[in-house]
Amino acid sequence: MMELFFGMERITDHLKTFQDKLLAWYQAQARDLPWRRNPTPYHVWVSEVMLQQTRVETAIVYFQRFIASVPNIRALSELSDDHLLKLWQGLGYYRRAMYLKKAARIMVQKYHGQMPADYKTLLALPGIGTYSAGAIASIAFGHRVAAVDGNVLRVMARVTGNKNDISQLATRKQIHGFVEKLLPLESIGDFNQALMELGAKVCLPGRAPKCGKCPASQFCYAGYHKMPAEIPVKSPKRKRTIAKKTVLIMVRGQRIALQKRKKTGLLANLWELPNQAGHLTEQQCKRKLKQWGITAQTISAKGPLRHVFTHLEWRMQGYHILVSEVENATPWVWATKREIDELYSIPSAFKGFMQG
DNA sequence: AAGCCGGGGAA
DNA sequence: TTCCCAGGCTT
Repeated sequence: MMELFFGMERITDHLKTFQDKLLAWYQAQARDLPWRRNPTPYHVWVSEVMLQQTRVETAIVYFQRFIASVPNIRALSELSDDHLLKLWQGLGYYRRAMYLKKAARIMVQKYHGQMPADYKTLLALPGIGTYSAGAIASIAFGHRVAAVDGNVLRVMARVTGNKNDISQLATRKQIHGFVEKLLPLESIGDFNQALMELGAKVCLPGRAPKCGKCPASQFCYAGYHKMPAEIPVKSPKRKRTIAKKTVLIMVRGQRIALQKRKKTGLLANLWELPNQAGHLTEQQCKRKLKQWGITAQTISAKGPLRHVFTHLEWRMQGYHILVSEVENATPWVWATKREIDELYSIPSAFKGFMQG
């Protein structure tokens, strides 16, 4: 009985109030973010790609540095992969950077170096899915389309009392369809951002939501029933596998050995310290060096260190090796600190071995 | 539909 | 530890 007074019917019956409450709250509460200062299509695009599965606080510094050194689409289309990945170093999901450049080249070739404005054309570009296409079309161009991210899924599931599994595509489509019906005729970008901002600042995951501060509390099913922790429903995650590795920090004078990773798969195209599968003992390590024709002045164990990915964990035994002599050409580049700072993008997994 | 693809902050 | 983040692509 009471349920009829919350959730979808409540919102559609008082849609104008819902929109106004949300927009007013956003006007008052919106964070001052660098991509909101001058929201050109290029700025919005770069920010949205950086923000995929990435927290706002993390993306801010990357965004500022990226825009400063790659100011427009044409510059991006001409950037070398190594410089591009260097700008992305530490941000993760490095394919995003490659898609960004690939899309920039398409824009130069097909769209006179301009961002396309409509949802469907955006959606066809690499690295732009349903969320990002909606975000760019609405925020940068004012088009009347939804932008449903993880925040919006949580907010809308709670407000409407949707207890279906939000990791299911069908549930996402259901919520996406409902948000489309809620879009105002103007300020679409602000409305979409208001829903996301609400999820990020008020309607927090788990038991943490601040329902007392929520501009939509008068509509909210989960808030009314005091069950925000029960919604949304999400199926459990898969477990991680563990891989042992031996990492070699080979130092020759002022230089350190690096190698480039494969072009596909995990950490594609990034640079790394030479490493081997399994944990080698110091003796096995020395034998390996001998095979390679390398004479070590000193060798000392470092670590072990752990690095956790989403569904993989590396357990790394490190060996710091002062190289005194090399018999033949090595398969690695010997990079100076300066070169590493400027050109070689090294994943965070190796950070603990790179100091000193 | 399920798996792959990073890294970090917070509970 | 687990969860989740302004997700997208491949199989």
